[in-house]
Amino acid sequence: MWLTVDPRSSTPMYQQIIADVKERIAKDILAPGSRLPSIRELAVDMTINPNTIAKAYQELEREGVIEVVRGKGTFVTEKREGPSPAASAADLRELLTKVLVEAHHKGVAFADVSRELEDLILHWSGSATDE
Amino acid sequence: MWLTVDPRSSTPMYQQIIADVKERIAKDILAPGSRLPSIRELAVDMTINPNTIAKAYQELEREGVIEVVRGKGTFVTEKREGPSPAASAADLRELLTKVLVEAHHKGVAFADVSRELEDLILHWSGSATDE
DNA sequence: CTATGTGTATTACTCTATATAGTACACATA
DNA sequence: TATGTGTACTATATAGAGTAATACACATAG
Repeated sequence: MWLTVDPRSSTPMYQQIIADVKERIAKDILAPGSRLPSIRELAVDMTINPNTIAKAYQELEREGVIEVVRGKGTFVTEKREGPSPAASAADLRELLTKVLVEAHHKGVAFADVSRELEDLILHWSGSATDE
Repeated sequence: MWLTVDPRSSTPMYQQIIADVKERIAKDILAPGSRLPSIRELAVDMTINPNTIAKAYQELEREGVIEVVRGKGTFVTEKREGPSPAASAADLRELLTKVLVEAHHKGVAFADVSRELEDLILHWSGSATDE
């Protein structure tokens, strides 16, 4: 199965699809320019409604992650331009703050979070040097 | 105003309250043992329904973040026991993965994420050595 | 005991988001 | 022309969020 999703999760299925595709692209499992399964294909494969896939694809296109060619299919965007660097920094900071808050309430030392991040980066997409 | 929330956000208000309280505790702005505003107090202050506050407080108690004493009020839990360290590690890894995926699609280098995290830890709760 | 202030519980209602279902359209290409 | 793309639209069902109003159980200051 190309993609799986948990229908009983609290996070909507279309958002799970979005997150999954973005993660594969970030890990270079989905290379830029490569083609994604068609909406109907995926719908049959995942046994969910085509509209749900369409919603995910539309959001991904809106974010510039994929590109759509009418009548042909959807493809991973070749070249990306980063949004405003300032906005990126703010968003990143917000995400990392959430991580530290969660770590605190789980009793995980901040140093361990730092170590974990380093480790993740090191083994990203099977020891590939991303970014 | 003790707490503010965005009613038009896609994340529910009661979840915003939860996140805010947890962040303040993690940053030691809310010390263990200190009292939180009463449900009705906060409801008037924030001009939202008491049920919404109650829902947030109940979830925070379920997580062991705060403690409730009937007829007296709600207080920040004094001593915490970390959950299973294994589960914590897995959750942390998942959160950090999300961060890296977001960073990738924003065109932020992983090294910068690492630096940003170090910086956040360093200035956590106004240069206090947490954890 | 009484009054007041805690959190809790319950019921009813509205609104929005999610997901499904079915149909129709526009474009590309073999 | 037939088939496979994504898109658009309407209708329906379900779940979650939020409000509203009321009642209950407990603690404590008068």
